[in-house]
Amino acid sequence: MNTYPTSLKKTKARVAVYGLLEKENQPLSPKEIQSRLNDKDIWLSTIYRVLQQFEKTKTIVRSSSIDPPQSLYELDRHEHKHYAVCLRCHQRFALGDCPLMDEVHVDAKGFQVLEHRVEVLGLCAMCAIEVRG
Amino acid sequence: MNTYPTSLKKTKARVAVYGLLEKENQPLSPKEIQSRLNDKDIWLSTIYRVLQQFEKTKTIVRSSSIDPPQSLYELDRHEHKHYAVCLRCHQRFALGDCPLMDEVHVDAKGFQVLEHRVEVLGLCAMCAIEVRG
DNA sequence: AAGTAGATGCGAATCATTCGCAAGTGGGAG
DNA sequence: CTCCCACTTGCGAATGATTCGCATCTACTT
Repeated sequence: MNTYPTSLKKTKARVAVYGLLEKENQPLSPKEIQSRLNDKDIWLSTIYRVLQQFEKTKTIVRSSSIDPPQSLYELDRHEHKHYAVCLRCHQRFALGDCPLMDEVHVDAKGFQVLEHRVEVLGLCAMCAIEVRG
Repeated sequence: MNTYPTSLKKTKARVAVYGLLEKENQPLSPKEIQSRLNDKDIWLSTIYRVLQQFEKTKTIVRSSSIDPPQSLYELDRHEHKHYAVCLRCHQRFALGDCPLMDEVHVDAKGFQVLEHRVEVLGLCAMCAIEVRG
């Protein structure tokens, strides 16, 4: 399972961010994280630094959203999750399985594949109706 | 094949950007585009606007890179391309085929899949050696 | 309990991207 | 070929995400 990284001191900000990501089971932006920790002494720049370190220790994983352009973070549950994003309302839905083939063929000899990111874009049921209307 | 969109006036900036993307066969950031058009009268904000319109008319496609965080654009050759990115030197290598399975299963009834983005991350041959050393 | 390497509060700096507006121009109407 | 005007662009300011700098603070070791 997932635990707090042993190499990092347990400070107020880190424990708070870790606890939140543990409770929430979805990717959050640094700003969302800040507003959900309603502790106004935890500065946004601190949250960015905490997230950087958690990312480095492989405690969390980062994904990106194009619109709005920002990074999103969630606990690394080693579940290899990907999301479908609604282009209209920006809600995110987990994919049942990783849709990638087992073999990925890169046009470059010796390229060592370490990870991958997949993002499916489309319209959620609700927005599909509204767009049509 | 791909042509200049008929709905847009042929202006200096648009023709220049289009010509560049036609010549270059790789995703470029707005800044890279500007520096390769060595015409200092074409402002960055104009390039952004031109790219937005080309995107809207489906002349180009946008992808995103997490590190550095920015959007990249290339002519839409209807080839459905994806890239492998070296985490160390940030070079990009095209994938031979789309590595996605035919069916993507989204955990949300009625989600209408329109497109997808895939990014493979790892180390290119060169950097894999350097990291080891 | 004290010392110190590493964290944080705080705000300024940086970088990508967008916006506002006045001046300029492509291309259809005549 | 010229006029006109909706659409573009030059230019720079504004915005929003992210990072940096530094003095102060604090978690952990001894």
